[in-house]
Amino acid sequence: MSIGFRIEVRAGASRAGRLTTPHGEVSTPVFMPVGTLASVKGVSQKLLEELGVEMVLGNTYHLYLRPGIDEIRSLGGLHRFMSWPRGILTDSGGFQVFSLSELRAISEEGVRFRSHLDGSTHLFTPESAIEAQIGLGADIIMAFDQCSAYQVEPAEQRAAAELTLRWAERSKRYFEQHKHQVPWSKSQLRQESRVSRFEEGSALVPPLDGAGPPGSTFAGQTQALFGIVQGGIDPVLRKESAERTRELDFFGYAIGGLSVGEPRALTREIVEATLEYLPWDQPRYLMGVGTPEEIVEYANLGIDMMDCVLPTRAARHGLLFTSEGRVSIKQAQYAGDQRPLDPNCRCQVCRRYSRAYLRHLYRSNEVLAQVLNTTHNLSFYLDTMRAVRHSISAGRGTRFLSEVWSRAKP
RNA sequence: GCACAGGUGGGUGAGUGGUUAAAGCCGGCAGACUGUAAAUCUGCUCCUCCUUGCGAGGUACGGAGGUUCGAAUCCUCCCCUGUGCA
Repeated sequence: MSIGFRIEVRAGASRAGRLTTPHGEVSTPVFMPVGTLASVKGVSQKLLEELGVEMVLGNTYHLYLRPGIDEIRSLGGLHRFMSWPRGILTDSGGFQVFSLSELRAISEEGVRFRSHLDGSTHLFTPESAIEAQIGLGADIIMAFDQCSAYQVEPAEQRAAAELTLRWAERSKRYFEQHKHQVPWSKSQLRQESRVSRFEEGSALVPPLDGAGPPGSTFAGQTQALFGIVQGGIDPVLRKESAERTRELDFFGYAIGGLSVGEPRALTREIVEATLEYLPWDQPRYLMGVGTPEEIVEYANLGIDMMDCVLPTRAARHGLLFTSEGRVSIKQAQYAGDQRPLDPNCRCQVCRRYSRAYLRHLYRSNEVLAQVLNTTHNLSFYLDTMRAVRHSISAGRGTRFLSEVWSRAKP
């Protein structure tokens, strides 16, 4: 017994639950911001805590290249390295098989990447990807998979799904043999938990005697491994992939290989077709999704976990999500606009700054633009998910983003 | 006053007789972004008209003239800027 998941309320297909990890509890459905390089771009860990972020992503491939797994492990693991006391989930590098497709070669053994940093080559195998993730010490780690593009031929899609299944088995086997090698210990966990109770930069303040944070009663010290279902846009292949992944007995199951260029209606179809064959009482993680509308929709379909770079990347590019739709803050129409970005949003950015100012910061290429824009977008996503959870807990589903925000209006 | 070096589209700056309405960069206006090679990428950016097209006209490289079939590019004069010398 290591890490736990408990469904507390069900409403239709949706469910609200609790994921217990060695680094705190996570209320599901959860949206996890992406912090590829041990940083959610543009925002501090302190702010993430204030926003109520309970789990962030890290990326094995990128952290392996820089600063290196050994360095992070020797510094006590990723949590301690990045001073993040709450949950972390690491992706295995499987997505880079897709996103860095021009810099890699796939074989049965694994994937050989050519580093975008210095051109050196690196072989990633299911074993090495798990070894690296144990070294990083995330609470949830992912099997090494082959994420393939939407356009690939059905035969190739099947081959990718089959390969992913064989790699899943190897991932699982390696994990079971080595999972005790996590870089954090019980005593370290207690120490980290205490630090999280204080303001950033106040490490000299003595810890409260024996006090742990709420939810620090972790059930064990090991990580949890998720399997990833592939299969492209073929429902039959998805079903088979889901069933065979399930046979390998993972702690949770992810739906991968979506949001890679396919039409959105198709994404939803495949998600539904896949969910049907995943165990209902275990965590289900839809990888790489999505827009505010989509995260509401998928939570409603029974997805427990989602992550996406969209809120953070779009923020840095001047695209902001609001209860009234999208705002491209760089547009000329916001010059002189004194209104808050989103009148229904209570985040610190919307409470304090005007659209005119946010536009000015963006156009002036001020770093503060990235900070504020990211703060708002993450806040909006987190608020949206919170509202969805409340809605589910109240025994009703919430199907549309507009419903979420019409209830939230002051 | 003399001697050099210059004056190019919103800015900067290429171009030194012929696909040059004039490169590139910046600025401006839009668009894209979904397990992050992304503070990135793409398109448009003189005026008018239309069947929005490697479309048709019109303007345009300090000013005025000139040479030439053809000038941002060559010549003359003028105006202006920078540097040096008086």
